Amino acid sequence: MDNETAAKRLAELGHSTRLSIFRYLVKMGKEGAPVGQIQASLGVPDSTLSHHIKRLVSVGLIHQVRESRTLYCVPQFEVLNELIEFLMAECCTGSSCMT
Amino acid sequence: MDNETAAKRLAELGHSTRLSIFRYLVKMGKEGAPVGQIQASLGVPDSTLSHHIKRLVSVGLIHQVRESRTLYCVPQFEVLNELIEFLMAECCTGSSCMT
DNA sequence: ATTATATTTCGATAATTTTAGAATAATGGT
DNA sequence: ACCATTATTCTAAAATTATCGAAATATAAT
Repeated sequence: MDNETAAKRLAELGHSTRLSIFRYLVKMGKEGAPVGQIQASLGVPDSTLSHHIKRLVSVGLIHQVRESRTLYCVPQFEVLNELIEFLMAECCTGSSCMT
Repeated sequence: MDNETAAKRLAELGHSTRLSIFRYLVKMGKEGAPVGQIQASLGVPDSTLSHHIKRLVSVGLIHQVRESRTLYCVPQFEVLNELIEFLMAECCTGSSCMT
């Protein structure tokens, strides 16, 4: 993951509503949750919620899978893990920390 | 860490210049680096750099320690770790992932 | 076909963020 | 005191983001 991509992903997580959405999905696990369930859970207006979900999708932090009328939002754990690793990358390699 | 605080911190990391600054400091380890060294390394104009550093300081991701004329920026690893833990908190507790 | 459910798009306003030049401040060496 | 170094503040314009009601779209059940 490059700096630009990581920054975009972090920026999307850096909004309290979007962070709540993402954390809710993390909590729900690998199957994620339908938009409607997130709506009921967080109480965000439909259009606002849709906007934020779209942004999370746009940077790959979640995927969406349709199952008839229900649209599931699925957290991408692998992307999250890569992001976390990126934050710690090369930690202390430029210093004498480790000695 | 609460949702609001975490979102603010992630938002500060969610900017490519600030992310570069922070990662540079992570690389430099627990002693951090002087503002001037960051400037020389990243090539960001003084005023812009100062602005971004101020924001990182404002959310606790880095601290500053003066040593005569030189102002060291020190990454707060503990805050970073708490932030990362927060992102994974309660992972899958609302699902049957683990069974 | 009609109705119900689920979600998105549009649109307009308000608020915040980003950028960097110029001016200012703080520190220490000579 | 003076000068060089280090870093911050001021300022203002440009760009981006947030919000949500209302209208529109898509899908499936009756």
